[in-house]
Amino acid sequence: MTTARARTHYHHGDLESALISTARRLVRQDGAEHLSLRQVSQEIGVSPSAAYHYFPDRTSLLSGLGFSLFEELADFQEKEISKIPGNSARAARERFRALGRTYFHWARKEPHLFNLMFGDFCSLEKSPENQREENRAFVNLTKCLDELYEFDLISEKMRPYGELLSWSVVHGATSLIIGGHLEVEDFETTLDAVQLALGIKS
Amino acid sequence: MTTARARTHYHHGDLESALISTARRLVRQDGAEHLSLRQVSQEIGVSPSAAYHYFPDRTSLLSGLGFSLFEELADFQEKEISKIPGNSARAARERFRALGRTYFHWARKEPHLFNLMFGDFCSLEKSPENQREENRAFVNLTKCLDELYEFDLISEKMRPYGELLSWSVVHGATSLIIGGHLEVEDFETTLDAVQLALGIKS
DNA sequence: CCCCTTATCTGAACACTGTACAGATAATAT
DNA sequence: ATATTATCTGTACAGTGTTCAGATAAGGGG
Repeated sequence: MTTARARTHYHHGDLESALISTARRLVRQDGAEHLSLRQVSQEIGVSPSAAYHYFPDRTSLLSGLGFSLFEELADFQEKEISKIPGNSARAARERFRALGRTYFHWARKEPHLFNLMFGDFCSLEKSPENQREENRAFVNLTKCLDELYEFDLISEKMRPYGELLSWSVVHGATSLIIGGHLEVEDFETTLDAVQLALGIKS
Repeated sequence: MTTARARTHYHHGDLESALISTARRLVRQDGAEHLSLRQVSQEIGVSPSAAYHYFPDRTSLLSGLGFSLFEELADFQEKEISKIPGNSARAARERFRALGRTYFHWARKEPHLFNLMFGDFCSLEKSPENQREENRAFVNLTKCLDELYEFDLISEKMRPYGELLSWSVVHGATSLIIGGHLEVEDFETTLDAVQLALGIKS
């Protein structure tokens, strides 16, 4: 039994998740590039080299955190979408909009975490296990688009472009707004644009 | 006369631009987060603290470089667009596509530089002077869309969404592809999507 | 021509970083 | 109770951003 044992000087008990969670807190505040392994270790109350038993280097901790954020975002999106029940065309359209809205809201709320997810740390070096996490958001998007197609809200001609267009617009607009390169009064305008772009009736 | 004088030990002669150009070279190779002020200084053959007469800190050098890249990108786009002359509807459409294509090609060719431009360094801290550089690409986009509108290739209903949609799609798709989160056979598909999204006839 | 002001760069220093490695410590298995 | 193994410490090294007092050169005015 090692569950209740913790911070008895030696043997923290649950260092790996402690590393990730305090890294999350620090990145959330100061951004990924200001994350210091030594500070993480110190805040946990552990030696600077202790982290190297769980992560080969600093960037591994960051990408480990980054991949966990993809799950977090997907959880958030699924939670919000589940608030819009029903099998109507209207509900399908609202779920689709909610998907984009939650993407933006999450990024708006946690810009540093959002930047970590899409910034050099979580790209090529995806372990095949983690590759799934990232796809969860994409799968939800596909499901949403399929639903729209069933309700005949999106044309056969536009359906193949659905994922590419909506993800690119939402991600692009979000990145540009978060980065301060684009100013928009309301993100609903962007959602209107996506809806019009795909020819989704409303 | 200080033009020809250089690397006579003291007084480099043109340190500021030397700093930016070697910073450009190093960022191009290794990415912005691996840029070391000391390495830049050493490669130029100057003391580590010499840079501090031109940039208050490391991030200032990076954002200085970053803003110069917006001009570089705009130059590249304008050069490519000027290769498509003519006042026809077809030419207008091709210019519009070329705008997106060059955006992607530039990012594909220089991913590290592209990431610098849109990553935390060139956002809020824009000096009012530099604010113009960034707008040049946007102005070109607006001109292109106006041209499409004159040729009646884009509807009155979609025109207001032109800039937001096309920039977001192109930037979003580019970022996701560069970052390894989205795979596409050919960027022309994305350009097709933009064209369809805005209802541009062809 | 020389001096003197001013911009430019050096050198040393400080606090900090990531990382490696030998050894200490505690949990676990025998 | 002992041996084995996973986990963590301590120390060390090279490299970083940044500061600041002083050295060096350039340019202007007598």
